[in-house]
Amino acid sequence: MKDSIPVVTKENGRTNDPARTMAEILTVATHEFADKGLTGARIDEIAAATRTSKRMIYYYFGSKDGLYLAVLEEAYRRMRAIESDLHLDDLPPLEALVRLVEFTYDHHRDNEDFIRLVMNENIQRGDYLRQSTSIQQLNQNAIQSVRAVYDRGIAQGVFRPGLDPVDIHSAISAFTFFNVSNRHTFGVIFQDRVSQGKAQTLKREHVVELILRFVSHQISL
Amino acid sequence: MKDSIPVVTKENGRTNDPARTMAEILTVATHEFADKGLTGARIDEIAAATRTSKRMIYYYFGSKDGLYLAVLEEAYRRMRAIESDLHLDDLPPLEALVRLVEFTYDHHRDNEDFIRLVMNENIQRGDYLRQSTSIQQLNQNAIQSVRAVYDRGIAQGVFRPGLDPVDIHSAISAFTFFNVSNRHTFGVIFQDRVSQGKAQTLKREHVVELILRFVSHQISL
DNA sequence: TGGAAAATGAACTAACTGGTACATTCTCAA
DNA sequence: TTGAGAATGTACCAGTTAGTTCATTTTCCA
Repeated sequence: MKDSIPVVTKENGRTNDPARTMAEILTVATHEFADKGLTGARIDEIAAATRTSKRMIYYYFGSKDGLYLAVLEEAYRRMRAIESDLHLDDLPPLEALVRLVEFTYDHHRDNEDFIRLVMNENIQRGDYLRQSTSIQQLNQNAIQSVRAVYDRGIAQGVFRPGLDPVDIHSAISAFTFFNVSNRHTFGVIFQDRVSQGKAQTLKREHVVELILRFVSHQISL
Repeated sequence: MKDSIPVVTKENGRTNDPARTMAEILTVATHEFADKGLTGARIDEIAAATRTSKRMIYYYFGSKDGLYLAVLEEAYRRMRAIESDLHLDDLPPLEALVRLVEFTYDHHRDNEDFIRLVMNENIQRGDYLRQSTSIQQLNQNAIQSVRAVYDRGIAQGVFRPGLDPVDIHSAISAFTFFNVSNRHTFGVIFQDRVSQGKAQTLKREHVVELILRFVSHQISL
């Protein structure tokens, strides 16, 4: 029962702390891969931004691809961990749905690294994601959350029946993801030159509105 | 007034046909960049897939970046050219909107190369798009089309007022783009292993429905 | 406490890759 | 028809980059 408190040595100050070394590599690599993509990222730069050396990256992760996969898994894991902590069951279906949309909107807006990793993974045609069975498990929960809310909404008569929870999830993802992923091209094209800062393609209320109108009953045309 | 019909020479069969050479390089480069991204694409591979040599790429486009920019401009130009040929003005506003959505959905689904180029450009933070003034002009038309339809719809009382045409355009783009861009990650996560082929995140009717409900008048909750 | 395994550092390498130097061939207008 | 400029081919290069080799230091428990 010993704590892994690193012992600083007299000479070069080196200390063996594998957990911290791995974690630091992962953190730095996450930013680097999100920033430049899999092919654009440079192992040497990742190593340089770490307190450790390139040697350690290969020691722990084997290859650039291995590191990338580890980064991807960790990013998904963190994302779903937060998401599953929303306690949507405590809210009436309508509010629960609003909360889910608002959370997703905010989360994606504030976690551009994650969005960019997923973008990059799509450029790689999902090849790495496919290798990770752990990620695929995680995401079933996301659908279950939506399904639970939707079913309650139908039972209470506030949602229209006949929709697939996957479609609702898709719709929510599409807006909130696109909003961040295509921020730059959209900004260049449609934003005036001045407020070039954070071009928001769609306001949060609009996204909420879109989703609510999609799951609601009749609309009068 | 001479046609630029290339003359085949006896010895090596070489012929000077700059237009064709440039066009061929652009075509091949478009696929390569769309496939692997800016950093992932290889000049040597592009050259190898051409009837000409790497030398010519640098002769006409100067650098890898220059070639990438040329590819990007051409892709946008083609895209908007088709789009501006829809004749939405000949249709009643509701049908016009439906047609626009359906066209966009189909076009994006069938032109994955374009989607991937835009994705990649977002990973580059729009740096290259920003260099191209020509592209920025093109896209104003897209908004004008939406605005014209929307305004007519309001005048005829079929759309609710108060929306920004850019938001409508955003909504249409978000769905139709995401539908293709995130096909792979979405497929891996939510598709059963069997029909792994073309994972469609959202059906076309659903996208149309989403947009119509967004621009319509009251919904009864 | 001693020694085996884990963890780390520094320098090195082979292959790749964007880009170029130099020479040659076509083309077309005067 | 000729010659100057445009177009093209071949071979090469220098910098980069993922990955490795070899040696050293820590750690920890039998």
